Amino acid sequence: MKVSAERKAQNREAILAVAGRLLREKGPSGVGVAEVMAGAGMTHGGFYGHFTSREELSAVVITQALHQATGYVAKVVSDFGLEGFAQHYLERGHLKDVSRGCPIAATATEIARQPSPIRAAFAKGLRDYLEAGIPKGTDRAVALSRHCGLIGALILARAIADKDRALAEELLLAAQGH
Amino acid sequence: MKVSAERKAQNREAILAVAGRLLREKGPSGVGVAEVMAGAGMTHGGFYGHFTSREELSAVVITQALHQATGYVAKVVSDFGLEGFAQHYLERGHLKDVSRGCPIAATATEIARQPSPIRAAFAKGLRDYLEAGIPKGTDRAVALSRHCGLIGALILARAIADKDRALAEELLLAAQGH
DNA sequence: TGTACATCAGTGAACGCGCGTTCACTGATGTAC
DNA sequence: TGTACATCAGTGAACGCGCGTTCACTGATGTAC
Repeated sequence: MKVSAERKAQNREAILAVAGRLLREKGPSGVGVAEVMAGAGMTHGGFYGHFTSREELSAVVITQALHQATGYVAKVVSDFGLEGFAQHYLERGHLKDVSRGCPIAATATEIARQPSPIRAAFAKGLRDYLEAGIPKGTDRAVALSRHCGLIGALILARAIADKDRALAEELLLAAQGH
Repeated sequence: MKVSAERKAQNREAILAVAGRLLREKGPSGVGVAEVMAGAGMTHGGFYGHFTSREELSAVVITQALHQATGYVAKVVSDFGLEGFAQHYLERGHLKDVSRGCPIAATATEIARQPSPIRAAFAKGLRDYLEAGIPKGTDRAVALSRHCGLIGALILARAIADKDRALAEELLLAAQGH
């Protein structure tokens, strides 16, 4: 059952959308062919008409996710400055909404264990993200350190959110303020 | 081939030592029964004489790893203060020596996806670590935020270390200084 | 515009592989006498 | 101290399961005439 070229392009977008969600929820190794295809409304065999391998999909979806994040940080930093971004980034909603949240905080410790193309995609995406997150006129090292603190706080708060909520909130507040 | 009680205890320690290394190198889901047992010089079947499941081992080894880290942070912070600790923590050697380094920076984004006992072990261990990392007389929120920044910087630097070394070093330096 | 046919996107069974776990077995330990 | 035997730590084959990938097939698409 061949589908139209337009429909094929929609299917590819659906695959990437599901993969983007799974990447954030389950990490790079949680982006499974069968689950992605089922989520996009197809069966697993058709996957290889869109991508040559699971690894290729992972690299593409990481690039896409970090590109989205870069657009987000650029806009918020330009509108509200770095401290305004810190408030947005560490909002309580971001703690919970992993599936649409920051892909860096969702995947960072797993990246070093992924195959080389995935590490390359992440490194390029992270550089773009950080460059976009340095406001004009702000000291570069200060801004970079600030982003490390924000990402670190979100990662740690998420890790303990359902076991030590008090500490999780304390970390978010502390990193918002300093 | 039964072994002596003393030897059995040594075997358990060997299992935990190998598991601690694998936890840091490959993350919680990289601590595999067969690989742990092979590393400890045994075959996989004997594993269940020491632990009831892979999950139990993971929880035990996370508790142990975070306990070691807590001892480390307590000592360095008490000897050299929080800024002295920052220099130690973000030394270039720590970037490379994942297998004996900070278990928080090695595993944090994966913890939220682990079974409940593992999340509980991590939450307890992280709280102990952070409490031990607040020097007397230092503002609690400032110290917590500082640890988020250190851990975040190490995580990000490791993720990109072999693809964008310059940015990795820049992140370590930035987080050391601010 | 209509028809015949080549193309090819997606289906679903099948494959090899690694994983956690189970279990009958082995043979050294360590206890009872 | 020495002997007989119950205990049990570790062995290795086997299991079910989920995974990424392959492939013969289906049938709608879209092109050639």
